[in-house]
Amino acid sequence: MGRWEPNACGRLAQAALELFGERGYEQTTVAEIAKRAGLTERTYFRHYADKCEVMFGKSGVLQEQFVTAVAEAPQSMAPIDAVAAGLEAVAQAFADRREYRQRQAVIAANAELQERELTKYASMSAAIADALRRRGVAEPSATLTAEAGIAVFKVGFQLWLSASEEREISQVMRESLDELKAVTARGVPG
Amino acid sequence: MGRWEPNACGRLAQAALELFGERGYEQTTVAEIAKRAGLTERTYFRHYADKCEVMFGKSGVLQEQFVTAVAEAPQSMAPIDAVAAGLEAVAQAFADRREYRQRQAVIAANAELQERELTKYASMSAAIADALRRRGVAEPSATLTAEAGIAVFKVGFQLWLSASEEREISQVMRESLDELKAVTARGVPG
DNA sequence: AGTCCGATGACAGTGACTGACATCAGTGGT
DNA sequence: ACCACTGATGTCAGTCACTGTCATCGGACT
Repeated sequence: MGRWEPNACGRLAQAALELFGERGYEQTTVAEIAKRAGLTERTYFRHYADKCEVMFGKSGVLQEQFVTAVAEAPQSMAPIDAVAAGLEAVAQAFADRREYRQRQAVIAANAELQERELTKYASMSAAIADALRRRGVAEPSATLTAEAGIAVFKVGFQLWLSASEEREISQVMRESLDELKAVTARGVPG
Repeated sequence: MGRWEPNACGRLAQAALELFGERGYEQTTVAEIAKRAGLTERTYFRHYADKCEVMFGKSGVLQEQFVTAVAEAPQSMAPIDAVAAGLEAVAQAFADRREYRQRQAVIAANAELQERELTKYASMSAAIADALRRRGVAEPSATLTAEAGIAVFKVGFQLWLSASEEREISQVMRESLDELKAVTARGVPG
C-alpha cells in the first residue's frame, strides 16, 4: 500500500482542493494535504514547488492551447484576431461550470492564491506576446495585444462563471472582446 | 539612541533596497534588513506585512493619484479618456529614471517580488474600475477599460525605463495608449 | 537471484511570520 | 518635579513553509 500508489500529483491536488474548501487555505498545512493523499510533506514538495502551485496544475495546458492557436492562426489575420482565435480555442476546454466555480471560490478566499493566479495570467500574456512576435508583430503592439487578450479572458471567464443562466463561454468571450473594442474605439463621443 | 529614531519605515525601505541590490532578495534575511535599519525583525513586521511589501511603499500613493484623476475627469469624457487623464496624472509623479531603474532591476531579479508587483497592478485596476463605475460606466466595460489602462501603464512605464534616450513619460504613455487603440481597432486590414 | 533506478520516507535545519508580554520614550495632567 | 498613560520597540517562544541529505522501497531489466 501507500508507496507506489499511482497518480500522486492528482491525489495531492484533490486532497488540497478538498481541504482548502473545508477549512480554508491558511488553516490547512501541507503536511495535512500530504497525509490525506497518503504521502509525506517532503513528497508533496517534490510534486509542487510550493503550497499554492497545487491549485494551478492545468494552467500550463491552457497556456499551450492559447499559444498554439495564436501561432497557427492564418498570417492574414490581424494580431487581435489571432488572439481572438486563441480565446476561441481555450473556450473549448471549459465544460461544466461547477468544477471551476468551486476552484475559483477557493482562490477568491485567499490572497496568496489570487497572487499566484495573477502570475499565471502574466505568464500566459508573455507567452502570447511571444507568439505574436513570431508572427512578425512589433513591440509594443505584441505586448499590448496580448495584455488585451488576457484582460478579455479574465473578464469573460468571470462573467461565464457568475452568470445566472448557463451560457456558451466562447460566446461570452466574443462579447467581451467586442466590448473591449468598443471602449477603446478612437472617436470620443459627445 | 536606537529606539525612537524617526522614520523607521523609510530606514527599513532603504536598508532593504540596498541589501536586495547587494546580495539579492533571497540571500537577504528580514533580520538583516532590520539590523541595518537599527531595529529588530519583530519591528520590521510591525511596519511591513511581509518581506516583499517593503519594496512597494509608494504604490498606494500612485493608485490614489490615478483614481482621483479618473474620478475628477469631466463627466463628458468617455471612460477611456478618463483613464487617459489618470495616466497623465501619474506621469507627473515620475521624475528621474535612475531610482526606478534600480528598483525595477531588483524586482526583475526575483519571482516573489514580481508576483507582488502584479498584485499591486491588480489593485490599481480594481480601484480604477470602481472609479469608472462611480462615473456610471457599466460592467464589463468598467473592468475592461481599467485593465486596458493598466496594460498601457505597464507597457509605457517599461518603455520609458528602457528607452536609450531620455523621453517624457507622459508622451510615452500617450503613444502606448494610441498603440492599444490601434491594435484593438475594429476593422480587419487586408 | 542480482542489479539498477526512480519515487518515497525520515530527519534535521533555515527562515518567514505571529502571539504574548515586558520595556522604554514622549505627553499631559497634577 | 512626579506620575499615569500611550504608543513604539525589544524579547522570546512557537508554527509552518520549504530544503538538503541520506536511507529505503518497489519495480524493471538482465
